[in-house]
This record gives sequence, C-alpha cells and structure tokens, in this order.
Amino acid sequence: MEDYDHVEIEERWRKKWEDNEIHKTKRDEERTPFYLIFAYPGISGFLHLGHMRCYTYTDILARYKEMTGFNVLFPAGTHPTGNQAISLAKKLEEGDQKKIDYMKRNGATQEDIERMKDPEEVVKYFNEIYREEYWKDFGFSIDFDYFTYTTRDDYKKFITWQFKKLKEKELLTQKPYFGTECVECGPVAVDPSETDLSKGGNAEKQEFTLLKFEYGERYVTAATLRPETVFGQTNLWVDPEMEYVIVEIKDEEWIMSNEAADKLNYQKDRIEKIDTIKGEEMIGDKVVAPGIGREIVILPASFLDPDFGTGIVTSVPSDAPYDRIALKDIKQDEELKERYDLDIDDLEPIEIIESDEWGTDPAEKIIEELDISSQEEEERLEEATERIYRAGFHTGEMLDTCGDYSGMRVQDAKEKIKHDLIEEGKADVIYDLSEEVICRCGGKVVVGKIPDQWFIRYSDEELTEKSIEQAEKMMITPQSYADNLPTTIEWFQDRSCARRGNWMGTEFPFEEDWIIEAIADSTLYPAFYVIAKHYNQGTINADQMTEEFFDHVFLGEYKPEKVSEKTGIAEEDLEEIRSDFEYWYPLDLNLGGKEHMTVHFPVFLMNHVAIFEEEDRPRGIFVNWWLVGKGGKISKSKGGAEPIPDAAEKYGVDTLRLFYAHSASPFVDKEWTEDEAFTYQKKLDALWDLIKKVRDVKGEEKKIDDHLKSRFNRLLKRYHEFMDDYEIRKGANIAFYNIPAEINWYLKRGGSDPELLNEVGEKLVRMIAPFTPHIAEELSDNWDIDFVTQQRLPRYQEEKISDLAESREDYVKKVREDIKHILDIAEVEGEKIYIYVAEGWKKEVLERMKEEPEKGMGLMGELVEEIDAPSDELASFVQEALEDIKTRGAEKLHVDLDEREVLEESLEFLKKEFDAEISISKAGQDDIYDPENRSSQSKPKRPAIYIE
RNA sequence: GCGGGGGUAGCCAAGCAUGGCCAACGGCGAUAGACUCAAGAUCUAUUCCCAUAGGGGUCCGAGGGUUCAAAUCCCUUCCCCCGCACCA
Repeated sequence: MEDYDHVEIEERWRKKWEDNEIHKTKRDEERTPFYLIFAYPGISGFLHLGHMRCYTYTDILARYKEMTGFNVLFPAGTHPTGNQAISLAKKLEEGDQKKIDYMKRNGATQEDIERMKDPEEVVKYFNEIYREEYWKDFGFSIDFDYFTYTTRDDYKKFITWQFKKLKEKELLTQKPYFGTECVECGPVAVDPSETDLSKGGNAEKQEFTLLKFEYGERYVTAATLRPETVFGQTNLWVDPEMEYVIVEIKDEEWIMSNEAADKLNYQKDRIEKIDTIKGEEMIGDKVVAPGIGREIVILPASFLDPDFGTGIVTSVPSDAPYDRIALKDIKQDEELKERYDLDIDDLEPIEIIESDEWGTDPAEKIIEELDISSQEEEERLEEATERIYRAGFHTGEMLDTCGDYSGMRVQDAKEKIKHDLIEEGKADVIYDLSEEVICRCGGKVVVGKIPDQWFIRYSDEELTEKSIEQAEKMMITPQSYADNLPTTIEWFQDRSCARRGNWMGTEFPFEEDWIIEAIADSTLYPAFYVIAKHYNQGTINADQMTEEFFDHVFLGEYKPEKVSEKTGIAEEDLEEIRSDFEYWYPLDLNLGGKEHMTVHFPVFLMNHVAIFEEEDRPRGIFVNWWLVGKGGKISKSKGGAEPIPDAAEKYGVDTLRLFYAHSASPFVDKEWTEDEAFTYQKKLDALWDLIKKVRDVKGEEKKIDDHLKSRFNRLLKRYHEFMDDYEIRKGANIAFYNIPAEINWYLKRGGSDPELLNEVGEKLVRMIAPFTPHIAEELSDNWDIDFVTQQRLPRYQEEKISDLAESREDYVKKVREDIKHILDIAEVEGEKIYIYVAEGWKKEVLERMKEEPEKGMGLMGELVEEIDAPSDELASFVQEALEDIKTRGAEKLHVDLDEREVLEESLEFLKKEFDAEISISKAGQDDIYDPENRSSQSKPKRPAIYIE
C-alpha cells in the first residue's frame, strides 16, 4: 500500500461516490427512514472552518445512521432571505475596494465580481460555492437533488401557503410596533454583528416614561427610566442656555429639546413644532408634577444633553446621586439664586424607597461611600446610579410617602405607576436608543412606530402549550437545552414577520410591499425539501404549487384527482410526492449552532406544531457550540480563516472531520489551533500504518486473543451506545483511540492471529467510516470492499466479551507496572526479577470473607480452624482484607484467575519488556530463592516481587 | 434585570447525570533517549511534590457540609462567558 496521501485519496473517493451516485436517496418502504438537516446558512459571503463544525456533525450522524441500516435523507439548501446579498451587490457596484479584495482573496474572478453587481447573481454564485467547494469538498453525503433556496419561485409558493395557513389559524395579527429604522432607508437591525450598520451595534432600545408637567396651558416633558420615583420629585432641571421647542401633539403643546422633537416625530402620528422657548425663560417657574399633583420649581442645570430624553430632567435627589449633588451645589450658589431669584433653601429630598443595602436615603449614602463631591465625577456618578437602581429594584419597598403605592415592592410599583400615569394622561411612552446608531447608508437610526406591523402570534396559549408538550417529547441534545427549550417557548412573544423595504424574500400575501422576514420563512422548510426534489426533476413547476397542492401533500386534504384537476399535476406524480412526504416526515433531527437556541429552534418547532399534524412534528434537535479563534474570532494570522478548499487541501478533509468530532465536546466553544489539526493528521497517518501492520502479521492463535476479542466487542458495544445518543466525541474516541490502543497492546503482548487481526482491522475501518469516510474507503480496499460507507457497521458479539480474559490482562498490566515502578526508584541492576504469587490459603481466606463480610474479625475463629496457615500471617492478612472490604466492597475480593498460569504465559512478554530473567514461584513453598523474604507480602492478584 | 453556560494540572480539553478502579481520557508544549549526516519527521519514556522496593503527600476557582469515600452530591462565596427578539 502507498503512503497516506490525503489529497489524492480524498479527491478520488469523492469522485467515485459521485460517479456511483451513492448519496442519492430513494424512498424504500422496507427500511426505516431517518431524516436530518442542518440549519441552512444565509448567503452571507464566504464561510470559514468555524461554519463547518455543524455540517460535519450532521454528516457524521447521517453516515452513522445509514451504516446502521436506516434509509437516510440528508438534503441541504441556502437561505438568501434578507439584504445580505443586496448589500454585497451594492458594495461591488460602488466599487468598494475592501469588498473587492475580499472577493478576490477567496477566489472570485473579475468576471464574477462584475456579474455580482446583481444580487440575484450573488445568490447564484454562493449557492455554487457552498455546494461545490464546501459541502461536496468535505465529503458530505448530502443528496443535492433536494437542493433549494428561499428566494426561488417554488420556495416562495411554499412560504405563501404557510402564511395562509397561519392566517387561517388566526395566528397572524397586526398591531403597532416600535422598531429601529434608518431615517433614510427604512427598517434596520441593531445588533452586534452590525449587518445593517456602520456604528452602534451594541445600542439598546430603551423604553422611557415621558412625564408631563403642567406649565400653564402647556406641558414641560421629562423622560425617565424610573417612573416609580415620581413621589420624590423636588424640582425640574432645565438648561438655561438651551433653546427648547414647543410642539403640538394631538391637542396639547409639549416642551422639549429640538432633538427630542425630531425623534418623537417618528413615534407619534402628528407632531408639529410651533414655537421655541429659551430655557432661561422657564427658570424659577413652577410646574405641577405628574402623579403627585404638587408644584415643583424649575431650576437651572448645565449637565443636560439635548439628545438624551427630552433635554429636561425631573429631579429626585433622594434616589438620584446626580440630582442630589446638583441640588447641593445650587443651594450654595448664592450668585445663581440671586440671578434667577430662587427661594430654594427649604428644598429637601423626599425619601421614597427603602432598600436593604441603602436604607431610605440612598443617594446621600452612596455619595458618602464613593466620596463623590462634584457633578464632574461622571463615571462614579454613573456607577452610583446603577447600584442604587439595582438594589432598589430588587429589594426596595415603597415608603409611605408614596400614596396608594406605599408598601409595594419597587418592581411592582414601577409598572403600576407607569401604567396609571399613562392612563390618567399624565405621562406617555417614548423609545430611544442607548447610544448613537448610524446605518450603513450613513443615515441616523431612530426608533420609529410602525402602526400596522404584522406579527405571528407565538404568544397564543394553545400553541405555546402544545409546543412545550412536543419539546418535552423530543430528543434534544445537549440535555441543558432540552431543559431549557420549554422555558424559551413560554417566554416567546409575538414576533414580527414581515417588513417593508428592499429585501429578498417572499412577498407577504396579505399586503403589498411587505416582504416576509428571514426568521419567519425558515421554520417549516425541512418539509419542503421533499417537494423541491420533484421541482428539480421537472415533475412539477412553481405555478402548480397551489394551496390545494400543499394542503394535499402536507395535510392529506382533498382527493388526488381533485388536486390533479386543479393543478394539472398527474395524479400518480401527486401520489408519489405525497408518499414521499409521508415516508420521510417527521424530521428526526435538526442540527444548528447555539445562536439558534432562542430564535430559530423555537419557531421551527412552533410552526410545525401550528400547521402540521401531530405525527409530523419534529423529533430531535442537536445544538453545537462554535469553533473560535484565539481571542474570539477566527483570524487569518492563526490559520483556520483560509478559504475552505485551501484548508481542505492543507490539513485534509478527514483530518478536519476528525478534529471536529474529537477535539472537544460539541457543546463547548472550541478554540482552533493549527497545531492541533496537524496532530489529527498524524493520528490518521498512525492509523493508516497500524492497519497496514495488522494486514502483515503472521502467526497463530494465542491466549491473548481472547482479550482482544473481549475488549474489541466491549468497545464496539459502547461505540454504538454513544453514537445512538449522538455522543459523537465519545464514539470517535473509541474508534480512533481506544481500539487502536487495544490492538497495539495485543501486538506488544505477542498477539499474532492473522484471522483475528484481519477481522478487527476490517471492522475498525467500518467504524471510522462515519467520521473519516475517505481514508476508510481507501483502507477498506485491503479487504476488497467497494464503498465501505455503504456497508453496515459491525454488531458486537456479546459472547466474546469475557471478564476473565480482561481480568487476566489487567493482572499482567498491574504486575508490569509494579516492576517498572520498582525499577524506577530502586537502585538495582534489574537483571533478575522474581515474582512470587500468593499462597493458596490467602485466596481461600478471601473467598470465605466474601461470603460473610459482615462478620468482620469475628470470622477469625473459624478461619483459624479451617485454614492451614501460620496464625500471625493469617491475622495480619485478614486485618488488611477487612480494610479492603471497607473501602472497596466485598465483591472486589473475588479472585478469578490462576495467577501462575497467567504469568507463565506472559513470560516472553515480561522478559522482553524488562530485558531480564524472570522467575515465577509460589510463595510459601520451600526452596524458593527469596533473600529478603518478600514472598510473605504477596496477596492474591498482587504478587510479591524481588529484583536484583 | 431575565434566562443560560462555565471555572480541571504550563496550555487546549475529557470526566461531573449513575461518588470509589482519578494524580484525573486525549492532545499541545517541555525534558530525556532511540533512529538519523541532520531534522520542524517517527518511536519510547518522563512531565504536581517527596521517596534507593511497588509507598506517601497535596490537587480539580474559594470556603463549608454529607459520606467509610467527593473533581463528581448539598450549601455559601468569588470570577468569567453567552442569549434577550425582527439578527442569520
């Protein structure tokens, strides 16, 4: 056999698989179907090794299931919905050099780039790349006859149908929604990945209570995150230098900063700036504070930001460190008081909340504790504010200054006060972002009101309940997610499902200009793969995919002849499609990364529950964590970021597959290192050599054969147990580590049965096939097997598992270790090794003690009678044995082997191991050579040793 | 805040559900030796501390507890990470 040349081997086998169409899947009523998918990727650009982790797990399980006799369906598709392809095309159109370099670095030609100025071409291009360069190059057993993507005509028909079903079931609803939008280009997503943004991905959308202070005919407005503190209000802060605006809203006039008015414009229906007012003009005036109906005074402040809230702040000096400091300052500022004619010497904080940590006057207390002396110490003031808020929210209780809310917990009072104020018209709600956010296009991102947003009603009680029921029945891996999913479903609220603007996706069927959103069109799709195959083969076209068609195929409604008549699809084709669906569905396993846990997986499940019959709901979910680079992201400098085809060639596909399978549990983030990848390459080299070696061994049957047979079958059994539980790493550990180690031990021990070695070698090659199919195919050539990946995995043979055979070997190993240990630390030549196995009576004693361990030392009397041994030795031996019983249990006393015989059989091995003469004798016999009387220390299964 | 995950030897990373066979899988790195002109290649051994006879000590974030026995179970505590919705 040649040396292991992964590039050549892998390419050759992939071609052979394709030429022989071994991944093509057909319905076969004789076999149990197993249907699995990975969560298809969006078209986001080139992928790297991190993305391949999930796909590899999917393929390993697909192949394992196939090799255990299931008829496996493993399709794949892509998900171009959204604007990623559009924004890439736009960048290329604009000649964005960074993007162009990126495309070229990954192998795009100038021609490709030209043509990708059209988003449709972007989709086409990446569909090709994903299929040919990623999935096929990794040797995945995907049947591409089922391939589809979400912006194709047929898929859109499917989504249209799905939304009609949701509507029928009254799971669609319309209500106002406050979402993030760019003032230039419409809705955008604000999230750390900054897909749509150029700045501010970490911003949060915050809900403020807008308090309205009566100021003559008008209202002064102030925004707060803490409506529960209204009872502590003592004054308002207004910046005398700032020019505020007066806006007309409904029939009222509100005063706020110009910036605030601009933002509010996106959230309120009619709003008009009618006048301005300088802050200075209001200083010293009185307003009526909402909620408490008390007059408070307007005071000057310089720390106000027109872009935060309304540029006016209500002051709660008892609970807000900022306000406390500012109030202190101003009370001492005689000049200022005089200028504005302020009479505020009596203005004192009003205690409103008591918390465990901060008592009733938290602001004062924390200012002292943090030693804050001025308004300038912003950082510490922020910290103080945060700490008080947290303590108050958790442990706080409203004091009796708080009217009807006295005695309530802050958590409850907060919501209730807000609600009541709004109810009474004394407050409103506004939204703002916690930091500045700028769109990709350069426009400012604000929170805007969409009055008639469409939602899927995931809050529906029945749907929630049924989904939880289903989740509890499913096989969900890992266990932590199984525990979690029901809670997630419970928490899941209505989710908007369509948006206006320039997106790729399916047109929303009930309103023009709306496109179905990306999460919403990727929930039921495993069902659609089954139909996509028939579309791909030309059996049906998109126009024929009417409502009746889907109702029939998925739900079994209508007679085929009726649907056939309506759609023009031949009746037999319809029956074929329907049978396919019935055969393959439900989906057995959906695999996806951890990012899907709170978004995709819940809606995937809930849509199935909403629309499909009980027997067609999914059975399993497998979540994997990520492959990350040092410091979080996969980066170019450390490897792993190279284009996937390059990586496949550099490390080897099987190497990478084994890396994914074995280097870490699927349920932790794994750091990528190139060194580790090369280690796995060497591992495959070693396996290659081992198989070669195994083929060449000539010899005969020996006692040690039983041990290998036993170990192999025991491990094979566990391999299946692990793999059936999707314990991929543990399965790989057995196939690539434990079993080769057993074979190596066997050879080391002088095992040499060609028949056995061939059997084990050949079975091992089948066991590695799900993980590293290419090398498995190549190695199986040794046994003239065509397509080992089409074979069945070996079944373990229970009758070959032998505790005795293994315990013999454990014994030899233990003796070997002990000798080694002694040689390590004792200064002896090590030319002659004497081993003394224990006298027979010691074994008898143990057997007797095992029968009645509870008797303890009380057994001594009987033993003295029964056993022929020196009484002092007997006593100390029993003493020790009793200790053993205590710590290890009586069962461990069992002695099942003829130690002398085992050692005699291992003589050659031990001689070779230690390059010494070995003498074996029985303790207690006369005329043995034992100058230091070691033999008396011998115990059953623990022979005494003397070395010189 | 709500919800979740985690802290294991120089590093990565198993084990924890079902306590004992755990000084703790596997790997990297390191050290020594073999092979070789040489080696980043391969193989062997060592890699918590002590120990000239198979032994002893300490150890799995920290502190307590349960138990004959705890990395594993319970309590307390410190620290890190992730998701939280229109983002695939």
